[in-house]
Amino acid sequence: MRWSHTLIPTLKETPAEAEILSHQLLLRAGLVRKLTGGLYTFLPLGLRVLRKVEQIVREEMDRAGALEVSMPTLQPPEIWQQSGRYDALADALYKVRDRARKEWVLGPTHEEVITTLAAGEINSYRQMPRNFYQIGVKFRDEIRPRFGLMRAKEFIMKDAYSFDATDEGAMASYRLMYDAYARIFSRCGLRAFAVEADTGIIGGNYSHEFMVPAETGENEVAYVDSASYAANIEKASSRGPIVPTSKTSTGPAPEAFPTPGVFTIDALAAPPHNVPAVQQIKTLIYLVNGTLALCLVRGDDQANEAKLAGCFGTTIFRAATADEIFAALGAHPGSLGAVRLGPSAQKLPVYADEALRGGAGLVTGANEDGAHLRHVDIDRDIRVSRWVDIRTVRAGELSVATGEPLKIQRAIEVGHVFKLGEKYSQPLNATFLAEDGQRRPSVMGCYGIGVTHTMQAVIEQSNDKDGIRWPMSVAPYQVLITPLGVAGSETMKLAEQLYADLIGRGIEVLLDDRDDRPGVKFKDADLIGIPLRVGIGEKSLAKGEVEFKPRGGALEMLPAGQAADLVAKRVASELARLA
RNA sequence: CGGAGCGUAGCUCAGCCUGGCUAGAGCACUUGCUUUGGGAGCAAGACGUCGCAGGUUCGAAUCCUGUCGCUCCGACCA
Repeated sequence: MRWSHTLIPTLKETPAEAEILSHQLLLRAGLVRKLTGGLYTFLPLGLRVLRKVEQIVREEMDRAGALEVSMPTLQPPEIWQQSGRYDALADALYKVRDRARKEWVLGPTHEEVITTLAAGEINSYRQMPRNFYQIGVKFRDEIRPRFGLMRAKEFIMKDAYSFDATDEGAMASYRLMYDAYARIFSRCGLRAFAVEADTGIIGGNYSHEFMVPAETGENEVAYVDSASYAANIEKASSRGPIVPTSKTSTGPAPEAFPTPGVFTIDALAAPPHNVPAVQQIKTLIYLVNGTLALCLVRGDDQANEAKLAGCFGTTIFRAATADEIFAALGAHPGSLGAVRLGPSAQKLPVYADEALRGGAGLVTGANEDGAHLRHVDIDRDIRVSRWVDIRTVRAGELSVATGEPLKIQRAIEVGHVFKLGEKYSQPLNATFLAEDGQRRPSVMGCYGIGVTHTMQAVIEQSNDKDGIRWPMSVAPYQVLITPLGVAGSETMKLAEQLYADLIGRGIEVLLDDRDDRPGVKFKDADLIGIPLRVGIGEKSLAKGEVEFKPRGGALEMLPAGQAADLVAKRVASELARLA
């Protein structure tokens, strides 16, 4: 491709809207342009990268035996009601109406559609295992689109769904995808690793996320150095907080003391009260299925919403409002506690975090604004319905399995594999006749890769101060030729010849035939990050040489006559390295 | 949705507080000349409903009200 014939609108200045580096580079290198918040047009260069990522995904899915299909984007809401996710996902679903005022949803994912297909077409254990995948646009009504392609209203995803006759089969299908994912990200030049994950709204009981370490990532991952444990912070557990909970009783019964104006853990920890956060009980009230639930964590701990969902058995819950809380407990947030609950709160469930087990001599709200209770011994004073793990782990805590200290790192999620079991096959009647003559729901798995996500993650991980450094496997072009001369010059003639020569060898070449100054061409070359660049200038050409400059590497001189050969070989070896 | 901020040329921004004269700069764009190894120089030029709608005023980019949009922090996610 000739630069002068395509559209590569590079930007010298950083657009104000782009917060993180990969988003800035996406815009500056002329890969995408924003239509409006969360919606992007892929320009020629960006589309080429996208297609390459897609192709790698496709090859590895095919290699793993998955079958490519294409499902409708527009879906009937009925199947969502049938699976029970219409309400669970309600806020994230784009809904549209047709001329008859009938409602449709724009698919954020396709479990319901594929399961409906399987219900009709897969009727025997002999037809399994099967794994169907597609690569296409998904819609999600994000509360706040941001970070370019990372959190968009519309994004491209590869989604796959496996159907098995047995649980063992489903595990094998899962493993196959897990391994395929590792290959996909490695081929994209990404350093990605798998972590145990929460299953959230998708459901199921076993799940891994593929993470790309990055400070700008939206996820936090807890891991140990031996790599024997890694989990999303939403899922991670430990042997407990570093500072143990006090278990020494300080009094025969809880005693109220005045704390006017104190409504936070920090305020109670400060003078004049000086109650350390580790000695406090934090009382959180959630509204779950129309009733309130009390959740207790230690004062210095953070409740973990994903774990709470597991505890409640539903993802549909929210923090109760101050009014709802006052009506039930007679006090406002900041003065709440689970000791001596009033009549209207007696029957509410109390979930207490394991870190509080056996705690004594603690302090909590008195359910009276401006007062707290001290000498609280949990076993004696609080009716705990259930002990649960609902706290967020912190760095330095010890791994449950190996006792190593946990480290925490931010990361970008690029893929997610789930073992679903019968969550969808059951309600959507995707049953089959087993070998033993029994009719059973098939055992499913689902597997997603954020393709646009992956593209941006590559940029986030592969760049320097001058711009992007594409891995050869996903680079928009493999080679950039930079002649430093105007049209009609010797350098331009040689550039044209090399261009034709490389194309003849099947290399993807971009020729910077613009009538621009060298500085402009060099800056743009670094910015768009084509892995290999051939520079043709008059000085070197006089010696019969051309410049060979890998992006981010050292400059070499090549005999002009052998340039095409050597460059083609280098492309091949780089590709082989990422195969 | 809660909190904060911003809407002035394609982009980055100044001007607003303290209302006033033809609304500015840099980059990008057009034309010409010069220049040609790391984002050139000179000259000429084009580009603005100052987000939108009301209001105050002799007079509004500037003050007030409303509204829309965007960005950031929080909750959500591939």
